[in-house]
Amino acid sequence: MSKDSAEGASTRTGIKAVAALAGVGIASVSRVLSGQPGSSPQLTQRVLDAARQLGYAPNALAQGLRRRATRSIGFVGSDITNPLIASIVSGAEGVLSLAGFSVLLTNSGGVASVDAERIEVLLQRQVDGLIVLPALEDDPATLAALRNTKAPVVLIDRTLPEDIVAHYVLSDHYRGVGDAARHLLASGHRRIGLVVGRDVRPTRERIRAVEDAFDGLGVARDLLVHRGMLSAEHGEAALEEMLAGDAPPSAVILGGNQLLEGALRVIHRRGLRLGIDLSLVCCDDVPLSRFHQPPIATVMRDPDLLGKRAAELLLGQLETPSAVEPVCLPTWFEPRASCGTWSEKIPTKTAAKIPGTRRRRAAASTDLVRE
Amino acid sequence: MSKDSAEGASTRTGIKAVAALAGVGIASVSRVLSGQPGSSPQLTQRVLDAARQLGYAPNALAQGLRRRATRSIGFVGSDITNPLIASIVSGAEGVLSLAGFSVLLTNSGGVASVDAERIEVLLQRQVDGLIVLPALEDDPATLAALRNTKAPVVLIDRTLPEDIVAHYVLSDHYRGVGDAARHLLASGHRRIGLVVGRDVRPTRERIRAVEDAFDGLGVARDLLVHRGMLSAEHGEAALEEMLAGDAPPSAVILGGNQLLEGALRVIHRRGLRLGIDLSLVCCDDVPLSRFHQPPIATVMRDPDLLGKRAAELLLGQLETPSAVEPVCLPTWFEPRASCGTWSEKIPTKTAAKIPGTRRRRAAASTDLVRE
DNA sequence: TTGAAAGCGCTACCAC
DNA sequence: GTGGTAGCGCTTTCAA
Repeated sequence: MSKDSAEGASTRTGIKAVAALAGVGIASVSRVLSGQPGSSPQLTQRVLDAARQLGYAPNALAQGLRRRATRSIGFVGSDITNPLIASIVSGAEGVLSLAGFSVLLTNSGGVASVDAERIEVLLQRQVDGLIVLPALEDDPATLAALRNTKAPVVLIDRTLPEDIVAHYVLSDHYRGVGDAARHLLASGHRRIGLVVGRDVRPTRERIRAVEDAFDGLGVARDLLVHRGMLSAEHGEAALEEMLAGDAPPSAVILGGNQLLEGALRVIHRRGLRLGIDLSLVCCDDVPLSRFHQPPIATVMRDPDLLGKRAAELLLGQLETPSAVEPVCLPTWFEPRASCGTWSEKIPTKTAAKIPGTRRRRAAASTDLVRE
Repeated sequence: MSKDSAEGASTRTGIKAVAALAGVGIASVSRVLSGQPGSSPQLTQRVLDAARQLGYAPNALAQGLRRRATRSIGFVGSDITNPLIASIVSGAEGVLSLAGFSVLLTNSGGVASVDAERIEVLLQRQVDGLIVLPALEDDPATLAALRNTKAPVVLIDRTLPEDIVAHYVLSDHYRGVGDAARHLLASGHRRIGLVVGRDVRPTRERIRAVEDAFDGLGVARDLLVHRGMLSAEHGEAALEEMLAGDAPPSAVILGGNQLLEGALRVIHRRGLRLGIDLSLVCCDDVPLSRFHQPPIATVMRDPDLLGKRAAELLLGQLETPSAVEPVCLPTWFEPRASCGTWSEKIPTKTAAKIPGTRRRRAAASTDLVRE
């Protein structure tokens, strides 16, 4: 038993030190500092004074243990180094920290087994909820880990088997990529290359979108799909391979922003003129892509919003659990010179980055003219 | 008192459920699962079986409370959306998670008061250590928060007053920017613009580096320093202002990667030819900057390594606290066409991104020829 | 080698 | 209104 009958000021500033200094019971301190009603003004003041005097801050571990809630959430993503993911995390963190939640961040490096392991660690840490961007949609270990918890889970851009209880924030890839494909087809392209990642929702949606674009315009499907990692290396290899084939596509859609750097290496190496020798569309914005010569046409979305919505959804579930429809956020095609005879100038106004402006969808697919 | 004398299997799988199922004492379970020696093989096996059978995972909150260590660290940065910061976080997270630590991530948005508040939150959560990139080096609230803890603190690219016990991982901005400035001066530039952020170490080092470059080459100091936020908006405003002046600089160094986008807006808007009408050097890499026409000369560093070193330093302190010299990591100037008569081609090989290659310093400043 | 029991710092229940 | 006190799930003496 510690020397508790003493003045208490020397103790490692816990709640009982405050109680001792204020000359009140430990429970009263807790009540006052937790903002619970039912304490006299005097007592409240005494507690507050003592707490301030001691520089007391409650131990969140003990609170969490007792309350069975930590006000922390876990985020597991593949790679925060990808600006897309970074924006999602940033959006989520903003909402969560405003709500008094902390974020435990984890990178899986896109390895499914790591996803599973990290989810488990976060659950051990008693996070109140999880935002996950798993590498795969059907990894048994990941699914098991997810099934293993009562904490609400929000998935971003992934759909899981029905038996998993989870909530979804998705992107309408179908729309943006479809618009892009229609633009290309309407510009006269007849053979389109599509570089995609593993078999997850965005990949499936993008393929479907391009296929439907062919069908919708009555053009014979001629789609080269290249699957692999969404890395610069794979972008380089994929494009190289496509172009080296017998009948290379005249237009390529990159289903991931990391692919762009690799693709550009190929393009510069081969001395291809984008928009003339080859049309290129990238999915998801990359910082300087609009300053490239020519600017890179892009299927845009608002990743920050994705993170925000995921966080809001999660907070909502913590408040009142309920079945919720998946949230699906817009995606829009921004035609730029890399995809053909498009004369858009390089942006010169700050306005180009103002959120409100960004959200609008390009009217591209409607005001096209067949060549 | 809960119904504890029963079989226990129905209890919310805590350590006592495992003990009950294994038919052993609670302490033995703890010992076995914590990997402590001194348990008979049979007992060990029984505990392991029971734990597996129940899918038991220890509650990290309770462990932390008891052990007075959480195996978690807090990271407070300005904005994870900045690829530089994202890489630092990523590097740190990699090292930490390998060591069994979790990362609590926080964004301050570059607001000093938020820094302080977030540090406090993390300390309440009993993180074992802190990696901080504060907005300011002399914010009283931040300093107070930092002084307030016994947990080791590692600062990245900042130096604090001596009375704060902290460890440092710094970048040798002086070298890289100095090389850049010498390159510019040797190329004939006589008036150099420098856009920097607030008065923190990188800013001071960069200014000093350029000044010393002037002095070292015996050129009369003609340096235009523009201070502000390191944002695209400020990059745009700063460059615009510099160019609008009576005697605009012929070369500009951007002391922050976020400035580049803004600067490029000005440059494209004005139709300036980089490397001819204006020479430009950016500090810290931006994804596509080497694919820009012309490629953007850059003062490089390895931000991932910065994060790794910070994490390693922190882990070291947790193991054995000790006074440690600040770590200072290299920075190197990569001249590219944006800074003048330089004929470097756009990279065509994947090799351009291989770490080993990156680390070497450009020999730029030595093999220059006065014009 | 093993287990009982004392707390880690806090909240919430209950009696005053 | 206020203050004891039980106990969140765990680790760690200490005795057996």
